[in-house]
Amino acid sequence: MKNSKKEILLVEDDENFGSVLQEYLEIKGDFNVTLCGNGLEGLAKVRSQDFHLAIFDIMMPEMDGFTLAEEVKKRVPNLPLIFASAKSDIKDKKEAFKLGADDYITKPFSIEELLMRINALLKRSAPEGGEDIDFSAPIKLSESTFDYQTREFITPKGPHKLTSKEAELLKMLSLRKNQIVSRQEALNEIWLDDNYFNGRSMDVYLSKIRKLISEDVGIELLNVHGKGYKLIVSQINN
Amino acid sequence: MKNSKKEILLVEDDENFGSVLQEYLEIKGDFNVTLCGNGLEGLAKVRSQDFHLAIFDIMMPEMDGFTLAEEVKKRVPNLPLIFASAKSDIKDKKEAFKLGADDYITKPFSIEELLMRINALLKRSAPEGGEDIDFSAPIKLSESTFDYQTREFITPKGPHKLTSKEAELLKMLSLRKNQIVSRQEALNEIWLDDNYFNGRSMDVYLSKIRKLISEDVGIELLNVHGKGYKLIVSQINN
DNA sequence: AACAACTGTTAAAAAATGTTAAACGGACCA
DNA sequence: TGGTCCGTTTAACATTTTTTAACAGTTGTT
Repeated sequence: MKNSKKEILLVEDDENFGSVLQEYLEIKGDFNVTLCGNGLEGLAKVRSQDFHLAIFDIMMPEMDGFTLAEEVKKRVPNLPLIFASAKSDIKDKKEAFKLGADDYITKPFSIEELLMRINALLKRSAPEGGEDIDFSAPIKLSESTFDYQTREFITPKGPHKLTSKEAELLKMLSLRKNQIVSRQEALNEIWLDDNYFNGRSMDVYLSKIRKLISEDVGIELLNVHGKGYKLIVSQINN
Repeated sequence: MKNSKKEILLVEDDENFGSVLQEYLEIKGDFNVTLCGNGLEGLAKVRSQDFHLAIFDIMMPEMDGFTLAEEVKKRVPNLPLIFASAKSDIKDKKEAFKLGADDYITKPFSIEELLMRINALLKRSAPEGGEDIDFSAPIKLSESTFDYQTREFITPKGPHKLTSKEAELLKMLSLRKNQIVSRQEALNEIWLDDNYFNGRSMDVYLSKIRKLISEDVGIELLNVHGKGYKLIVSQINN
């Protein structure tokens, strides 16, 4: 799901530090962070779930960060990887990069800096082979058709050209139809900043989208107070 | 192209340090390193040559690393970029990453570490998404044919001769069909300067191109407000 | 009920883009 | 030298896209 939050695996044995990090990254970075207290746990997680990025501490009980990285790389060879460690030794850094690390940050570090490094790295990490819903082809929503590529939305009453913002927003809502999309997420993804004014701007677009989809009784945009929006698309027999 | 050395641009005002770095990277890293003593020189180099990665010092006479990065990004938006600076301030790091940096390394640093970071970064920023198109032969866009060499564009309705600006612009858009080409990039590449008037001139050409491609329903030139243009080419089965 | 925070809608303002025609300036040729 | 052709830029005006503002309505809380 390209439009849902990025999944980050954080393996850190200091519980306090770990959860502070987790919270910061979830709130400020808008990621989904899975926190594990040791390497074995981390490895198990990697086997059962897909992540967009991993952050490993080096010194840990059970299984150290290096061994963990080695095992993880066997499964997901180019998972973006950052080591965060108290060890500032060049030897450790060497080992880390040899294992395929993309970055190495030495404790104590500023959480803000870590966040910047995460974002820089995610920017570089191309979308791997397996993509999500294919927006290169038009998709069907109830009686209507939405072509993100050409930014065309065709209802039973006729075709409409969308502006880029309209198309982005509708794409995000369609990707997660019948699920909640939070205002924050949409703002961060489309407006790149979720301040008050962008929020109001988004409201205007939501209103426009409502007007559009009112041409198709099978689609409805619901607000979930304080949570976000849901695009309700009624099923029709294909 | 594939077997030639990677080109690195190093801009560093400390001459001694710069040349040590250069030598190390050329020998140990097997790169071709171009060393510049100040930002202006560096900027000139970027205009005249293609690089695979750039390393900028921040504090420099003439033009500091931040300003340099800003200018460089206008021309080559995703050139891999590392800042190497004596300033360890979080504010500087913030600024750096905001300007699109991929890494930030604080002096004094181990040259070995820099090399590892360079390699990690190059590993991530391999080939760009767009497939290579060979413009020495005519290329097919939907139902039409574009011959960059002879500057001929043949639609189902007939052939058209293009002027050089038209051809350059269409080439750039075709090269990255279905992707965004920013106004700045196009202006810097074709007009060599992205001022307001050149921008308006480009608008005139975009209009001409739209008129051209309107003869082929499978091609469309979309504007992405504030971002750039996308040439949408619908796939047809060959 | 009263209040605050949140949401919905519409219009106006601001910014960016689209289009057309005229002006400019170099190349070419008589 | 003067004229014409042609690619390009400049100018003028039209339209679209996005943001801001203003006001109305809703939801949840106390």
